[in-house]
Amino acid sequence: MNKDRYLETVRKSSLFRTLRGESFAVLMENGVLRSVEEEAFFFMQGEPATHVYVLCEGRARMVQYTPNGLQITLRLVTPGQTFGGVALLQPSSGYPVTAQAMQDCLAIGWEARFLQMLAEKEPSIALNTMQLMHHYIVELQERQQALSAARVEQRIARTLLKLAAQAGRKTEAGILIDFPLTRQEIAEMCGTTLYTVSRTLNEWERKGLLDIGREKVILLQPHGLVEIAEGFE
Amino acid sequence: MNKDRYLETVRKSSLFRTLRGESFAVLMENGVLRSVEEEAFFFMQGEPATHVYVLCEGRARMVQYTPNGLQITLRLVTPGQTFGGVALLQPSSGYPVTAQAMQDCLAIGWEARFLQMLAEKEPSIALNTMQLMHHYIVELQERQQALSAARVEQRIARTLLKLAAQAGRKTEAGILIDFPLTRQEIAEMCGTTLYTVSRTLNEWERKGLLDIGREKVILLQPHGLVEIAEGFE
DNA sequence: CCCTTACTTTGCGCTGGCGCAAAGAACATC
DNA sequence: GATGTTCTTTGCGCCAGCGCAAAGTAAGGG
Repeated sequence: MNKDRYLETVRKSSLFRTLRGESFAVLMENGVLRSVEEEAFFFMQGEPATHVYVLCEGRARMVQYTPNGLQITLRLVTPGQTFGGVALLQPSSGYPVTAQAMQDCLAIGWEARFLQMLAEKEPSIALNTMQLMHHYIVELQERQQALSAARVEQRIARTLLKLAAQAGRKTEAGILIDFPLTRQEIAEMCGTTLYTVSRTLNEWERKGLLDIGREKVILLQPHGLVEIAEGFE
Repeated sequence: MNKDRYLETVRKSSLFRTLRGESFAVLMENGVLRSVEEEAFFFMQGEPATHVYVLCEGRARMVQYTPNGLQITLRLVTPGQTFGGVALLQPSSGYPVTAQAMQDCLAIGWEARFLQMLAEKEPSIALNTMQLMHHYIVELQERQQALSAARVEQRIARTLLKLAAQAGRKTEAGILIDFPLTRQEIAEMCGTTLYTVSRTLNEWERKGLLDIGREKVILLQPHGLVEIAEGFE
């Protein structure tokens, strides 16, 4: 398995897209390919934050475990996206979340110390990091708003729309969320239970908004979902 | 009203605490004192993000308005804290939240362009910004976890504890949350309603955990609240 | 092709929390 | 101290969503 297969993935990643020539070569040189199989972890909440990763293959999720043992999925990571970015900032403090592979995953990782060195020569890395953080903050704020103000129905609709935007593939029928996804997993993303998700999705299928199956969701009428998500219902 | 009264506040602020000598003088020179009275706004969600502020006097809150007209208080700002920091990052994009004075406020503001210039000479500003964002992200993640996993009771307890940590003053009786705070405002911080807050606080007063009054909360047994917050109940 | 395993659906009862309405309490103003 | 305003409390009815339990369905392995 050769990490150079993923040159393009790294070059386009939001963290490193500004690197050129020499710097980029040094970057690739120092990256370490890491493969993590389904259900396994890149790192766990609380572990010392040593590495930053760019995902190359598969699908990972950033998850938090609550005191009562519930899981909250904070975000999904798709190929080309960065995770573990905190390592750059506060290597001392542990990772604030757990990174778990939802499918077999391949990622390239760099040591925080190396990236800090590189960032001194290439200030754009710091800038990119800030932009990433900024995006993430806005996203978290949106979700916080959703969680405290919106009903479950709306939250599920938003989650599906976000998933479709992030990992949707157009088919003749509609937008397929392009990876296996259980009701349980959807529930963990929007703070509800698998029962409620199941009931809601079935209701929407009856209305013709969706086509659902085992670990499969196809959006037939995205616009209808948007209306639900916004609360115009 | 002279902004130099607040030299120390700015010098200790998390955004500028690393500035010394000349740079600090230039900073103070370029800051503009702005006073905003209770209930009024420093800026509104969506407005172009032009200024970054350090709060000097009073108490402000960062709030989001939902489509249905509900308000979500994302965080409180106390003297010495920075707000509007997004302006540094994406001046083009609007403020993602509204900054409203909860009491009469005084703050010093700087133009984003000026700070960007300054940051080129003083890279520590960029670093400090990242640290601030990092803190904020961790806080948002905690709150997201709370909102999606914890019951209202737990969320209220956490909110009180956070408030006490941020603005608590020890008195002979217990920890007083040192500014007027309505049930409504508490509700907006933890995603519930003023009715539920009222009922819950009264119950806790009966149990001897709190001493409450009009716009007043004193924690008598913080440890008891911690237990509730953690769900050991 | 059968058997196991993992995922999904659905009925059912229950309750936490919402939110109206109305009364009560603290404060401000004159 | 009278009046209006703002904040708080509480009774009451209601329902969204939870979560158990049990049956149904698809996938995978040998």
